[in-house]
Amino acid sequence: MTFTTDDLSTLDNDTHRSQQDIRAHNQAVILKAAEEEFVLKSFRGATMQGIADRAGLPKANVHYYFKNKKNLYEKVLRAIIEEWNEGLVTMTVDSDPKTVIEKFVRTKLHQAFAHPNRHKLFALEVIGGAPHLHDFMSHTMQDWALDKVEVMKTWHQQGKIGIKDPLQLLILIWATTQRYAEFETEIVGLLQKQAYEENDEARAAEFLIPFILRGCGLE
Amino acid sequence: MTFTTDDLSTLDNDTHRSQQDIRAHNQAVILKAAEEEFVLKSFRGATMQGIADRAGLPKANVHYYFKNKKNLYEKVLRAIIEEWNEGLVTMTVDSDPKTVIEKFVRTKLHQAFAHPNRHKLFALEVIGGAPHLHDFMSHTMQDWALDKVEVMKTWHQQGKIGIKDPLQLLILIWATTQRYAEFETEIVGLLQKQAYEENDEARAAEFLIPFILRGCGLE
DNA sequence: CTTAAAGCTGACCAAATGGTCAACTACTTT
DNA sequence: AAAGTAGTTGACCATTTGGTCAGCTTTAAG
Repeated sequence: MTFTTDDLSTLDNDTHRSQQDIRAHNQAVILKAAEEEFVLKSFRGATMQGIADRAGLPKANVHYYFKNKKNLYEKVLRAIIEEWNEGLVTMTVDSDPKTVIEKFVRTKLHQAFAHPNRHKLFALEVIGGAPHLHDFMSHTMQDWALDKVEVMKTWHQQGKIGIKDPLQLLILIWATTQRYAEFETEIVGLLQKQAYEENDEARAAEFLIPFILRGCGLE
Repeated sequence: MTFTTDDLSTLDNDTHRSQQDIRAHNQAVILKAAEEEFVLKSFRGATMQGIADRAGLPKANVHYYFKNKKNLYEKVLRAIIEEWNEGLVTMTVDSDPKTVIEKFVRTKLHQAFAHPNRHKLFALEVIGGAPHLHDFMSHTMQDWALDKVEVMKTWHQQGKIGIKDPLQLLILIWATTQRYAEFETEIVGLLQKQAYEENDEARAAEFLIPFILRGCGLE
């Protein structure tokens, strides 16, 4: 992918634009529109017309950039996987558990608040049986997870952490951080707000990090 | 609702059945089929034909029992809300935090393993903005949650619990327990199994309960 | 046994929707 | 400036699908 969904505001009006810019810009606009539409309506419920409207383009123009709906959907998913890879924390038997776990939680939490739609889409996929993410789930993610589980088991043998079953801890950290993205609707309601505000990420971190460290028998 | 999705195996073959039995049985079979189809394909992706096939009935027969797709979907959602109400734990300022929290986690976890599809469907709804659950989310659930938050704040003032921000704790408990249902696909993969086995619920409980109690500064 | 009501279903229809295409405009290159 | 390439778009089509209905069979009531 040579384009990005960031910074859609550049070059969006009537000055002459190079074709490269047009391409990058339109693809980014369409991807963003598609992400929103897919989250709200799920794969089958999202319509190409709806995506086109959201992007402010005629439907045929969307098809000019993306062969078909499935292709567009997979391009959206790719951005999710790329973000996932950015959240990887180096963790070896020699690392300090407290430092690593804190950083891991903080990074994941930050991603959740920064890109809620991506997390929602990922969750939609997994709930529906992950038909489009099968390779990723059963290789990339699983290899990474099981490797980290081994590291944490060693930590436990070394008495550095009070967790016998680190896979469960990994599941817990993913669950608690991603939750703020996936269940945005519910949580915003419980916070009695219309949308997340500046400090909600910090408030979550302030609770989660000490809670998890305590749970691990650290600090 | 006078019918239930439990015990579909009664009366399912060729002996003469009363019309009442037929009604209850077919409605239950259809609801179960619909639940599966909606989880796998989401509202729009699920087809009445697909539900009919799964139920082993002609499509027109499904429409005989349920006016339309939306109506069927709402009936499925109702079962979810009913189950949610069963998970309510009594919690007052005089309760013992450790006992209450442990029971709450255990109940929620058990529901997650017992009815994963319902939790998945609930999650699908919330992720998509909860269009069909708006009343439930902004009244029933929110009232209950905010009431419990007040109780837990009192606990904190009384020095019975080390949690300043109990709303976050509630979110964490929901996230960690429901996760085993919603992300079944992922977790089963990480466990390197084809499906959950007998002891997986116990394994999760054995990790989660002490972890959460420790996080709360209890035990 | 007769009549009424409930349950069942193949065939059908209208609307929604993914995708195509030919004709057009705008940019780029030589 | 001419030719070529990329971008744009309204109109159109084939398929899918929710929903209807008339006529049928089975159960219940009198």
